[in-house]
Amino acid sequence: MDLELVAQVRRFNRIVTQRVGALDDHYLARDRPLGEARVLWEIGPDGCDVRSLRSRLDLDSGYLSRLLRSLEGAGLITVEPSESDKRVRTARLTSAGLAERAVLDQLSDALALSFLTPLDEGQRNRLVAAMSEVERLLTAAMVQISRQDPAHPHARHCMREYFAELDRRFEGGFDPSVSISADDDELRPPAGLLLTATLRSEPIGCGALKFHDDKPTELKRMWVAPSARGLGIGRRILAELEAEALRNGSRVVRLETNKSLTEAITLYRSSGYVEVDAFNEEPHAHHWFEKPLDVAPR
Amino acid sequence: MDLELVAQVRRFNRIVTQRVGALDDHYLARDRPLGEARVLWEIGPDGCDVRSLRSRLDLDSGYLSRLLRSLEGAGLITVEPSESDKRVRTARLTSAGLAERAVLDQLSDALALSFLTPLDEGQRNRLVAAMSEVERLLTAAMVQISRQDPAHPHARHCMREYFAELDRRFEGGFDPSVSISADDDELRPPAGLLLTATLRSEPIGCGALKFHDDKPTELKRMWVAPSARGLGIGRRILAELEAEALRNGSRVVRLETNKSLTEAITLYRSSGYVEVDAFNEEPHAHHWFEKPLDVAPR
DNA sequence: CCAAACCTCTGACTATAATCAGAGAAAATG
DNA sequence: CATTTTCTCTGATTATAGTCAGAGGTTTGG
Repeated sequence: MDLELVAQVRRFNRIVTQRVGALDDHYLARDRPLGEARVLWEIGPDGCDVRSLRSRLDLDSGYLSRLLRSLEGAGLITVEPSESDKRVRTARLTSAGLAERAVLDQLSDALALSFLTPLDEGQRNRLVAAMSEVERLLTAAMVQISRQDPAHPHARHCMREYFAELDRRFEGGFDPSVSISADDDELRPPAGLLLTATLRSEPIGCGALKFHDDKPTELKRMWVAPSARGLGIGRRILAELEAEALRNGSRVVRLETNKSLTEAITLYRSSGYVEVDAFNEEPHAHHWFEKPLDVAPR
Repeated sequence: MDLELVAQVRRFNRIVTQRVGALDDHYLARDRPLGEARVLWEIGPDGCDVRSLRSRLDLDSGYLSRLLRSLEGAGLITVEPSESDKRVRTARLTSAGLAERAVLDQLSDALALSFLTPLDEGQRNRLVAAMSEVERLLTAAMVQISRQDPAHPHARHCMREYFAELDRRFEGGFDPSVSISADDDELRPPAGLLLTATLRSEPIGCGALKFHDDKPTELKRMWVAPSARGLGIGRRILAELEAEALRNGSRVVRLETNKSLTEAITLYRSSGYVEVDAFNEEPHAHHWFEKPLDVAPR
């Protein structure tokens, strides 16, 4: 990789940890232990289960418990057993806690303003545009794509969302029972495989392959969560699936799709897929695509 | 200010403290106290005075002293009295320390690469361009402009650099003795005033006014360090000087300049200054400019 | 040459962050 | 229904971060 790119990223990291990181902690702390302030903030106005606090802030359970006791002692939060699962406890802000959080909110605004006020209007707009770009691309870079068992909750979640979206978008809805199957076992090695994309441990996309020995490999279940679109994740999933297919000895990948899925069709076309005659009787499909894998992979 | 701008800056702050800040610390630490790692890094390959370590890392003298003892005990640095001033001590990396710092260097590269590798080439280039923009504009926002006594080391430094630059750029060089005076007392209230711009406590620019009762105020000594150009600092100094002049009751500001100072001339023109006939006999000047202050200040 | 300012260090101390083992209650599993 | 797993908590303990006062040597400025 170009050394100059790495050097620029490092300059950025440096100034940003100095300027944003250090100040952010300082503003958030305001004569309270930083850990407590973070917890107070993370609980949020609607309350939050202790276990999700633990995973989001990545804290030791004993440590978090003590922080919660301290905040409780200060009258800023209450902690009560959850209704659905009595092992889980839920932390909620008291009115004093809400007031305290509002102060933190204002301090965060003040920090943001301290970046903007010294600049003139043109500079401000350029800064904000560049920040937005950095935010988007850093987010994209945080997305991890990995193999997943079809029965895993992440996989189930993606399938559910995928079917729901198809049902919303297809004329006349989507009926899985008349569609070509892709059961769990068909998406598990050796019959096939499933990839999921996750962002901060949340599932945000998937894609699967069904192998057919020497016949073309089928591509199924390509989906990216609406909140994560425009980050190039679909393209990454597609590329990884093709790489997996190649590794499995496939020479050709093919797929069918519905005319309403325009972004997907654009993606396939721009990734080297060419439209071919219908190769199956999928009732929801309008287009069939195929890509030979041995030509220069991109 | 536009709330949407503030919100975007906050989103940026959030992701960047999470992603860059936390990981940066983690990479830097590698089973050593973070404070020690920072000191080790900051000492650099050429060594560093203890006092400048203290100011750059903003550490308590006792605390830093202990960190240095610890690094010394680990055989990573040596600390010896400085030659010029025996109160000051200078820390230097041993060969083991240099090796350790090289490891930190590689880890920083690895962190930067972890942002880049998941992206495709177009995304990479956009990320790096946006990072560069953010870096520049955050730097610009860190610049502080304030009144300064002409005898202060910062002011002296700027003047020295300013004269040196004029001498380099003017045809036939610059001779202060034949130039119109601007001695310390002329740039101190009530006769005038001096502003300096600083970035991380380092002087990087200046500008001054000489008041003449009801006659136009003179603008002198506008200079920005080459390393800090293109950040809009000259324009900010100019605007602050005009505000000061207005506060002092001035209605008009005027200045003379040399034809070789093209960026300055562009700045004056775009800030509402109009060229007028020579109003003094400054031998180095080719252009004379004037701006009425009571018309809408920008 | 003397007083003031400066630089670094040590000692003594406090607060915060973090880890680990295990207890007790509740839910999931088979 | 017995077993395992999950979730939160307490107790015990350690590491790290940070502060403050003052000692002892060095330089600066009048």
